[in-house]
Amino acid sequence: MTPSLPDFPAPSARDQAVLDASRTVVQLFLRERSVDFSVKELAGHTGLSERTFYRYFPRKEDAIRPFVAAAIAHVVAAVRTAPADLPPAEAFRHALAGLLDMGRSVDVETFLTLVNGTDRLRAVWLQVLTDAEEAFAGVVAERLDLPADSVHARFAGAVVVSASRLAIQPTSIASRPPSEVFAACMALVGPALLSRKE
Amino acid sequence: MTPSLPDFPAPSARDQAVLDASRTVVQLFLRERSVDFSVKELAGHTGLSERTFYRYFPRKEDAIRPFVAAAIAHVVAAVRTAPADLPPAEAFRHALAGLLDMGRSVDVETFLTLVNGTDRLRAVWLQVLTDAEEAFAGVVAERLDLPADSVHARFAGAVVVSASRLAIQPTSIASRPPSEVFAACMALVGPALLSRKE
DNA sequence: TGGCGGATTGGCAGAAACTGCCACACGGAT
DNA sequence: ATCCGTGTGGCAGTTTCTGCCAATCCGCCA
Repeated sequence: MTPSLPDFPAPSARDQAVLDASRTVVQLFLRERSVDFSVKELAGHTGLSERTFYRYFPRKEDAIRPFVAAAIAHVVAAVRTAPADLPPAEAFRHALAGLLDMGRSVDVETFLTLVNGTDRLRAVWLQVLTDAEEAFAGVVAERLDLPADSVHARFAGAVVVSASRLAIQPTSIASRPPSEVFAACMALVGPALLSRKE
Repeated sequence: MTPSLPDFPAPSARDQAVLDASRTVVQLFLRERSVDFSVKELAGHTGLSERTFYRYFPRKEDAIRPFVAAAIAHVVAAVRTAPADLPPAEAFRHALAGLLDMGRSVDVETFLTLVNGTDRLRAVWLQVLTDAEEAFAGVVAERLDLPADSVHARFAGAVVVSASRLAIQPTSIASRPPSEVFAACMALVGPALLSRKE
C-alpha cells in the first residue's frame, strides 16, 4: 500500500537525517555562541563525512536552512489548522507567538543575533523568509478563497512575512513584545488585504 | 575647506571605481546571458587584479551589489524630490516606472532572470532589497513626518519593497505592466499606512 | 538464503573561492 | 627629498566546493 499522497511527499529518512544534522549545527552555534566553524568541524559534530555534508547542504551556510524552514512550516501548519472564524491576522499572530514561546528550547534571540551578524547566514535567512512568503500566500489564499498565485495572495504573504520579520527584530523586541508589534503592523494595513469579502 | 558634509560622504574615487567595476560585470553578464564566470575571468574583464577584485567585492557574487544599490538609490532620490503634494504611493510608482524605462539601457528583465536563476546572486539581490527597506522607510518617514526608525515607517518601507518586488516579477509582468501591479498592491493596503494623518 | 538494483556514502584529487602577508607605486604634505 | 597614508599586485596557503569512483546499505524478489 501507499500510505501517503503522492504529491505530498512523506518525509523520507534522508530528509529526516538532513533535518537532524541541521538541528545539530544550530545547537552547536547556540552552545558556543559562535558560527565560526569550518566544514570539517561541522561535519565532525554532525557525525557526517565532509563529502556527505556537502550533499546535504549545497553550501556550508545552508546547514541552518532546514531547521529554519521546519520552524516556518510549523507556523504555516498552525495557521492552517486554526479555527476558520479566526481572522487571518489573528491566526498568524497566535502561531507566531507560539513559535517564540517554543523559543525556550532554542534561544531564538541569540540565534537571530548570530544569524544577522554574519552576512552568509543572513543571506540564507532572507532566502528562507522569501520562500515562506509563498507558503503564507498559500494559506491566506485558502482562507480568503483566492487563487494562490494571485497578486493579492502573494502580496499578502509578503506583507505578513515583513510584519513577522519586523516583530522579531531586536530593536523592536526591546520596545514591546513581538506579537504586539505584529498586531500593530496588521492594524496599519487595514482590512482590505486580509479579510474575506462577503 | 571641507567641501562636503562629514556625515554625507562624497563618493570617493574608489567608490566610483567599485561602481564602474560592478557595472562592467553586470554588462558582461547581460552580454553573455550567463553568470558563469570565474573570479579570474571577472577580474580580467574589469581590468582588476584578482586580489583587488576581492578588495572591492568581499565575495564574488557581491560584484552586482553596487550596481543594484545605485539603481535603488536612484529611486529613493526620485521619490525624495517628487512634489510634496503627491501621495507617497504615487511617488514610488512613478519612480519605479522611471527606473524600468531606464531599463532600455540595461535589460532589466534578463538581468532579473539571470539573478533569480542563481542562488548566490538571488541571495545578494534579496540582501540589497532588504537594505532598501531602510532607505524607503527613511523617505516615507520624511513624507509622513514620522521617526525613521518607528515601526510604522519601517513596516511601510518593507511593504513598498514587497510591492515593488512583486511588480517586477516575471509572472506578474506577463499579466500586466509593473506599475499597475504596484498600484494594485498599494490599493490593497489601504490609506492608513501611507497617508499623512492631519 | 542469496543475489540484484537503486540509492547513499566516503575518500580522494583537483578546481575554485577566499585570506594573509609583504613589497611596491602613487600622491599629497612637510 | 622624505615621509606617510592609501591603494595595488603578486604569491603562498587555507578553506570551500565538485567530480569521480569504489564500497556499502537496504528493500525486494527469486
